[in-house]
Amino acid sequence: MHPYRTHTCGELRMDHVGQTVRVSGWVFRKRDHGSLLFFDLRDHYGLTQVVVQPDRSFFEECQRIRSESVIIVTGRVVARSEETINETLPTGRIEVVAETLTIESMADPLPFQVNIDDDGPEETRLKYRFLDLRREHLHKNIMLRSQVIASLRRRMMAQGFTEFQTPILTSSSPEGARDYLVPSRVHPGRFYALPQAPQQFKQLLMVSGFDRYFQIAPCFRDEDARADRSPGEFYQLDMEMSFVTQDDVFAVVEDVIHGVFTEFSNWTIDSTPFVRIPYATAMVKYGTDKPDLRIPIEMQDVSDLFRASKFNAFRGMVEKGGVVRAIPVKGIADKPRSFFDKLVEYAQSLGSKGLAYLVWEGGAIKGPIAKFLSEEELKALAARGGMTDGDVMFFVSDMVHTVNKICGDLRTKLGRDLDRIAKGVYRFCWIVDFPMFEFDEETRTVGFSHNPFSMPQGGMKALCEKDPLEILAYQYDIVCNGVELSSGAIRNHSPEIMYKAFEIAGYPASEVDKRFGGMINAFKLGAPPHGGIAPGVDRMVMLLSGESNIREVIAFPMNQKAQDLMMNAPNTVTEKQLRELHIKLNLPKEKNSEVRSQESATI
RNA sequence: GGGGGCGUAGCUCAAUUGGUUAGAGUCCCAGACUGUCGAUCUGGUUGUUGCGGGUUCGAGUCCCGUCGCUCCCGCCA
Repeated sequence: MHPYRTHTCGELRMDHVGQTVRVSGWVFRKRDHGSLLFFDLRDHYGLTQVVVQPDRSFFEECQRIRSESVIIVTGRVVARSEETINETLPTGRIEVVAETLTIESMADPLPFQVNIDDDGPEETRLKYRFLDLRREHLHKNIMLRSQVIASLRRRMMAQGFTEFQTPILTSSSPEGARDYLVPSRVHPGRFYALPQAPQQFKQLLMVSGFDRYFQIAPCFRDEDARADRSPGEFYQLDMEMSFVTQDDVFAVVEDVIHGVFTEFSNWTIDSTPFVRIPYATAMVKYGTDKPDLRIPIEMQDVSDLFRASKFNAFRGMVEKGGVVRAIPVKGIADKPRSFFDKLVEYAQSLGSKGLAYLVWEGGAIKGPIAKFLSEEELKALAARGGMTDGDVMFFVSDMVHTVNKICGDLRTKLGRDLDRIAKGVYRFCWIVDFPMFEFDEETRTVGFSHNPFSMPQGGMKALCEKDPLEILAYQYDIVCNGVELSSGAIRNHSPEIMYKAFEIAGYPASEVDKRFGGMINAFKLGAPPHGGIAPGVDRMVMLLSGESNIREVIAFPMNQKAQDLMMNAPNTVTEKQLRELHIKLNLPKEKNSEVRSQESATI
């Protein structure tokens, strides 16, 4: 007989009755009747009830076994009597009567209960991650993650993509996020950087003629965390294709994403092709470039209707170059005054000067600003928003950037507070036509708005002839339920166009050569038109599992401050290690002595 | 770097306008119990109320500072 098990804890059924089997696992629950004792034995596959009779030599020892100890049980599979069948367990019609029992690993009292999915303090859960991972909830998420990744691989390969590995130790790229640096021992004073994404490598693979690349790629960025953004590292389904248009990329991604979401969820999923929304439209209608389409509220620009109105605050803003945005909401005219007051307060907390609104009620139009507007203006507003009795239209006016931010937040809040977010659906969209350049208010200069490697729409002609701020790029995002899954682009594979684009952004050709010499050189030796995208794997699993925190879909996540509380990373290193790397520390002053003593205790 | 929220037993939480010795469930320990399946019953241990200071006759409660976690802004080509 196998030393540990002949069957798993999820395996035994009525067919096995009469067999002598061996099962191993963790003690999930113990029910001690004094002269009879039950264990629920758990492993990855399920739960099996073990019965220990009082005449067994190991009976008393069993009474002392704590939860989560690992035991090995050999015994007979017995059918349970009719009244003791547990229908809630797949193995609930049988039990194993222990003949021998070995405590393989006795567990100390636990920092939190594994058999209760109540989540304890996150700090403790992270420190004892292996315990948390035993719990059904996390265990299931991590299994889902693995299955999703396997499915992504299958689907990519089915579409003719080849999986590659690219370097982890590479060079620092001057654009983008902060890099994680790794000092070189062999080259004093020089550093590798961990890749923020395999961007240049995948483009070089296209230049190498591999045609279709993909990778479940680890990406490293030293930026602060969010609920949906793991600090330090995350994974992307990175892909790149040669000789493709934007639509070709969309078709591939739609097939993979729609397929995966259909495979792992029974929610309703938008049919392909996913709706495409130009960036400029998205900013007006939703106030953001990652709209949650589950919320049935679409905003409108109504600046023109206030340009000549008697409402001075708005008219003045429009004259100054600002905008007025309307948020029409159906059927909330009967909300109490406090609802509106609170919303006004919320808008102000977002930085809005106020929140005007009109209420269509009982055939009349009421609200704080109604008296400033002519009948024609009110009629025009009603027509724009399709307002009928019971509807309310909110107005925000400011410079366009501020209006977008405030309206985007308000729309989401209204959707949530009014419970208007459609349930059980995944709503996808593509945001397309991102601007190639943007004006940086701080530096008063024109810079790249997203990826400097994107192909400008209209190519060299557009760069030479158009106002840079008018030029669009073949740059796109895919968004699901308000979560940005990914950015991608058709790349700029022409050295001339790239030099020109960088010139507009204020970088001379020499600078481009210095920073991206490798890639530019490659493009000078025969580069195919190519493009790609890199949907975030962690975020996909998050959406599929319904988690609102990305740590719930990562086996060993770091906390918000980018620490691994279980492995105690980052940590100090020895003098010798530093010496070999030619590194001398120049640390900031410690805040207090308590921190110092804690740190020295961990070394 | 900035703002919000939280911090009471190992865990989940309670404690009246500031008022006696800070409670309950769970875990743990001991005892009882032959059909449980969140076993049950009896008893017991567990506290620098995150830390420091202040106001007060009296602080878990109010004030200030600080630390930790978390959410958001900045940041994330």
